[in-house]
Amino acid sequence: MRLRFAPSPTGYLHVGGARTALYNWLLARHSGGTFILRIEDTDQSRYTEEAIDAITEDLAWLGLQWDEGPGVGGEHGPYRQTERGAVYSEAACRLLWEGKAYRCFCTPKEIAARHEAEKVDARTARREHACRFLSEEQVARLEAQGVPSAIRFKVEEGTTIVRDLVRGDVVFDNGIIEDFVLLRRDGTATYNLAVVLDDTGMAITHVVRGDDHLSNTPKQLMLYAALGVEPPRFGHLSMIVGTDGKPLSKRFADVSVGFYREKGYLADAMVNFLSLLGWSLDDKTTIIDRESLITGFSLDRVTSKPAVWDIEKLDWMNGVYIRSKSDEELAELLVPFLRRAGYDLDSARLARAVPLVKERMKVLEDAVPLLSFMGAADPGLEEDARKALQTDGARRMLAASLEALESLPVFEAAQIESALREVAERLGLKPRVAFQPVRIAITGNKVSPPLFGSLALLGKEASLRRIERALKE
RNA sequence: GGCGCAUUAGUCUAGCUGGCCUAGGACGCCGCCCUCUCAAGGCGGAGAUCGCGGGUUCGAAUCCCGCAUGCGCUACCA
Repeated sequence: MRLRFAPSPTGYLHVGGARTALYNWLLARHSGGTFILRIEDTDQSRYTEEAIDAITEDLAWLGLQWDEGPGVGGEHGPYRQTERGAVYSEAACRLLWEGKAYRCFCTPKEIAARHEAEKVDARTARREHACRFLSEEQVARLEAQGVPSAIRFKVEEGTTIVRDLVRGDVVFDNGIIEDFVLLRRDGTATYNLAVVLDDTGMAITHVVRGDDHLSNTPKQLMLYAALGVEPPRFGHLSMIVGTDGKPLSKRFADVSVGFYREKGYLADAMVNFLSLLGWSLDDKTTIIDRESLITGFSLDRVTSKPAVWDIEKLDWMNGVYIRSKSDEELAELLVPFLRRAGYDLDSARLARAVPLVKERMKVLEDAVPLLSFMGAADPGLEEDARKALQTDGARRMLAASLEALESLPVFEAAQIESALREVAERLGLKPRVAFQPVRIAITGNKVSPPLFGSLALLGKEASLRRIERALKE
């Protein structure tokens, strides 16, 4: 199988695009085939170099390596539409000569007016453009006058059946399809011409893409037929929508892969989550590693229902993946986040911090507030936290703790724990009431990572200082 | 307007070659256990007349028709 992902460079990789890319990649890997990346930038006004970089970066981050395409080359290039112009105009001219297409001299304004009129009575509207019936002499004269023209495809009567791999057969009546433009008056190709030629040129065997292309597929099928080329197989994926059933928009969730990467979602979690957006391995598996995804993925189990972007489930899943990382791996992943937050961490300290926060994170970013207590500055106290330090029990506990900790020769979690438990018992305080003041003194917060480990991480000096300070409150 | 696609609990989904479904799994929620807080983990629980209305059948979430709703396409956008 040869499959492709063909994004238009709109500035970022949309999660829907990411899912499409993933499914193509999965199919390629599953079949031992080839995954191709092609940039659809026929509309030159929209394309920028940065936009392409953003997309390729995100794809690479997800681990969806392409076998052919920008950056890696391949025998079927070029892999950018703007570099394939000659292919398009050549094919369009051929269709013109063969009488399968015609020149249209209408101005866009005229066309727009006509479309407007059609809306009034769509049933009687004619799908062929008047220019289709121009005589050769008329065409020659207009051309001689230098009237610019676009090239339109002649849609013939009949029906076109799309044998869709995920939806089954979908029948279209050609009568509802307008003679569509192949080559714009400026000589550039439209999408429908370009995809067909690109997929042909790149020997694509399976086109797996978004639902929004389903209605265009009959046009492409007609083009394949006119060109005398065997069409690829098609599979159309449903859209990704928000929990309100509407297309994903910024109102409900952020739609770019980059956004999730920056918040600290893991690539593996994203891939797993994306895979389940419209596909399932079986009736109960939700955590699926890459290997199993590759072996288990098939278009048979892809649903045609719209897939909903469920951020709560993604959060949960990301937590699962974070917990499955080794401390060392997680430490490495955390470095950029902690560094960005301004924490200075040597690797030894980081190694001790990781187990403290590992099972308390949904995204890597969560580690930042969790570890804020180990910053150099002693934390400020909220009003109710300060109040909790004022009780008699709290003051006795803090004072006794200070003494006990001061005399500890080894300031590690285990030693700290037994020392503090001993103190609590001696004072007749239940653990939960005894340790809370210490926690507040150390972290400034009523909620924190495990206390004893946190103390050890903070270090003896700072710990003692903070307890002393708390006693003065 | 036309054409196309879709419609299972708060949410995501399995099932859709009809009976094994008095609808399975997951997220979330609630409760209990564990426990230095928060998490994580373990155990248990509530929650769906399978969009609505007809039909076919001994039997339908599953097949057919109609309706409703949502979305997509209907561009010299991709």
